[in-house]
Amino acid sequence: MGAIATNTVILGDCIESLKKLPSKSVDLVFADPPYNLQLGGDLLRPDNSKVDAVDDEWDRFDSFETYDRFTTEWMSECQRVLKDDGAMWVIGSYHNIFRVGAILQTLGFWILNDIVWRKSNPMPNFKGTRFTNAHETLIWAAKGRGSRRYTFNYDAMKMANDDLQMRSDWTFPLCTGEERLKDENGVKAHPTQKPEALLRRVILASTKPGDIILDPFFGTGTTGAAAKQLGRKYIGLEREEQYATLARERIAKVIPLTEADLETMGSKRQEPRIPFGQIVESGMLRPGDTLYCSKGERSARVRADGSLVIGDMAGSIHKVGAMIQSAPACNGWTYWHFKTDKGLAPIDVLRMKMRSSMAQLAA
Amino acid sequence: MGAIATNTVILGDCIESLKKLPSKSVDLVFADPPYNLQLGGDLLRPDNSKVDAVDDEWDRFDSFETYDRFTTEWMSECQRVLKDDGAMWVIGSYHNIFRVGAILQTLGFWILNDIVWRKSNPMPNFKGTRFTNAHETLIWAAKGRGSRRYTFNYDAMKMANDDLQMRSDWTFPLCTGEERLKDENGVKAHPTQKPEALLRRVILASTKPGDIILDPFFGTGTTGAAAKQLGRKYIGLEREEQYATLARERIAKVIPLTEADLETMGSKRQEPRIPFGQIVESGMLRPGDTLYCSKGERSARVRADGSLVIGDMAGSIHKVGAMIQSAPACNGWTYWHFKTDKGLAPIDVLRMKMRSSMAQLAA
DNA sequence: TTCTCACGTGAATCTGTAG
DNA sequence: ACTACAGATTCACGTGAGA
Repeated sequence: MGAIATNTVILGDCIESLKKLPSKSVDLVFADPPYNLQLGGDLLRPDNSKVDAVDDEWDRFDSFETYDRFTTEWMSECQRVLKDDGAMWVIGSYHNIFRVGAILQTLGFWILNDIVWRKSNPMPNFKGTRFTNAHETLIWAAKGRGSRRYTFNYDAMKMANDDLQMRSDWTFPLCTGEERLKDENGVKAHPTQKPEALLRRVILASTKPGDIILDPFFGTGTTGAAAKQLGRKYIGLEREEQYATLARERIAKVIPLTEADLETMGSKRQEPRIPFGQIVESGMLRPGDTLYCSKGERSARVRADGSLVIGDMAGSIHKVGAMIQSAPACNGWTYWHFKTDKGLAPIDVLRMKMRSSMAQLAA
Repeated sequence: MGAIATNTVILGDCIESLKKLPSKSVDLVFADPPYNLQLGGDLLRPDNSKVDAVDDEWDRFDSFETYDRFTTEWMSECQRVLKDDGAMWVIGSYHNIFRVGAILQTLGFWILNDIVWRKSNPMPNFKGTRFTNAHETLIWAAKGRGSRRYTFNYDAMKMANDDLQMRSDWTFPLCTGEERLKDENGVKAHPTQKPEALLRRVILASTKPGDIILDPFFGTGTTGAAAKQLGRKYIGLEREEQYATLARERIAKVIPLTEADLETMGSKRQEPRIPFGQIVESGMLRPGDTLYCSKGERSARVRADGSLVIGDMAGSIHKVGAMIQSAPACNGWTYWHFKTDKGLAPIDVLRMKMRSSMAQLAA
C-alpha cells in the first residue's frame, strides 16, 4: 500500500472517487450526506417572508429505494477504505437518518453511540403544526462488530464537560455570522454548512493527532478546516467545483491550534430553564391543584398543560399573575404559592427541586 | 363495525391480538417494542418459534432480518387498526430505532417529528469506552403521507413550555422511586418501565379527551395509567401474565382528572368562525367607519356587507389587507384597527367580544 | 464610543374548509 | 379531483444603522 495523498480536495462524483482510494487507509470517515428532505411548496413565515429552502438538485431522490441504493454504495466503499480500527460518523435528520442507520447496521458497522446535536437556535415551526425540529442526529459506528480498538479520547471529553462524562446530547448553535461562508453577494455559499464546533468535538473525541479523516460530502470543507486546526489530516470529496474551490480557500486560511489553545476550549454550562408545565408533568403539582398569592387571598387552578385559570382568564403563571394584579408583568415563580404542611411556599421551591434533580445536565 | 372494548389489557401474543382488532378503530398507537436483538427469547419468528441467540458473524444479518420481519408485522397491523387521522409513536434506542424508523417509512407512515428524550439521570458509561448514553428517541408519525388531520395540541404544548413552541428535545428523569413498580422482593418489576411524565406529554400533545390509545407492548401499563389519568381510553396488549396483572392493579389505583382539570389551552383554529360582516350587523362597527393599520398610516372604509374599500379596491378584510401591503396573505383581524378612547385597537378585540357573548347565549 | 432597536435568517417533509 | 379564500402562524442571534 503506497502513501495516500492527504490534505486535498478531490473533485468528482463521491462514489467514483471513493472507488479509487486504497483499502484500509483512513482512520475516520465523517459524512454529511444529502437528507432527502422531500419538501412541498413554498413556506412563508408569519411576516410573509419566504424560507430559503434546500431545493438543490443534489438533495432530490426518486424514492426511498433510490436513496437506499445510493447510501449503500457510498457507505460500503467507506467501509472498505477504513482501517480495521477505524470508525465512521454520519449526520442526518429524521428524513434520512433511520435509513442511514439501518443500512449501516446491515453492512456490519457496529454502532457505538447515537449523538443528538441540540440546536440552541433552530428555525421555529412557523405554522404551528409540529414540534420545533430542534436537533439533528449523528451516528458513531466502528467498522465492524469486532472493532474494539476504535479511538475514543474519554478524558479529553470528560475534561471538556467540566469533569463529567460527556453525554450523548450536545448543544451547539447553528453556523451563522462570521463563520458562515458567503458568496460575493453576501448570500450563504452553501445551504447546509455545519458549525466547526460540532466537527471539533467529533474529531477531538474520535481521532488522534495525525490521523486521516475522510469526508465524502465535503461541501465547503468544515471537516477539513476543523481537522487542520486540530492537527489531523483530511481528504475531501466534492462534486461541485464552486464548493471545492471555496473549501480550499477556507482551509488555506486556517491556523492550526497549539496545545495551549485546546485546553481552553471547554464547553460552558448554564442552568437549565424549567418551564412550569414540566412541574405539572413531573407530578410535583397536579392538574386541579390550587395556587395562591403570598397572602392567600387570591387563588388560581392549575391545568394539565401548565396553564392557570381564574374565572374565565387562562394563561401562563406569569400572564395570569400580571392580569390579577393589573400589573404589566409578574414573575409567576415568586408570586404563586402552593400549600404545604407548614403553610404556603412559593412554586419557585419546586423549580429549584427540579433543577437539582437535573444538576448533572449540561445545558 | 361494532364498538371496540376499551380500558382493558389483552393477554397474548401481540401480533395475534392485533389481528383480532377491527380496522380504523383507534386514535393513537404508542409502542415501546423490544430493543435488543441479542437478548433472544424476546423475539419470535412469524411462526411463533423462538429465535436462538446468535453470536456468529455470519448470522448477524439473519438476526436483523428477523427483527425487521417482526417489526414489519406488528407495525402494519397497527397501521390497519389506526383511524385514517390517527398517528403512532414508537420509542427506542440506537439498537433498534433506525430499523424501526426505516420500516415505518417504508410502510407509508409519514414522520412528523423525531423526539429526543434526554434523561436527566442516565446510567454512566462505567468503562469509559463511549459517550454516556443519555437519551432515547421517539418517532411520531401519521398513518400516511396524506394524513394532515392528525391531532396536535399546539397551544397546550406551547403553554407547557412557558409560551415558547415545544421543541423536539424533552428532558425527563428516569422512572425511579415511588413510581417504579417493585415486586414482593423489592426488585424492579419491569426492566424498561417508562416515566409517566413522558407518556403524559405524548398523550397531551397528540390526543383529545376520550380518544382511544393502543399500546401493543403494554408491559406494566404506563400508557394505560397516563391515559386513564388524562381522560383517554386505552387498549393494552401484553404477552406476560405477570406484567398484565401488575398493570391492571396499577391502573385501578389511578384517579382520573376531572373534566375541568383536563381542559387545556384550545386551538384558535377550532374556535367558531365569526364573519366580519356579523360585527357590522351587530352594530359594534357601523358602515362608513374607518379602520387603520396599526401605525395608522393606512385606512379603509367599512361597508354594510362587511367589505372594506380603499380607493377603487374593495374586498374582505383579509384581501384588502394583503393588497395594501402587496403581501401574499394577511390576517385582517389583527391587521386592521379601530379608534377607541385609548388609541387604536385591533378588530380582533371585537371578534373576541362577539364570541364571548355568543358563548353566554348558548349557556 | 456605547447602547438600542429594527431587520434578517437558519437542512422545513409547515392550513383547513367550503363549494 | 380541483379552486377559492378565511385566517393562523416564529425563536435565537448576529448585524448594522442610528441615537
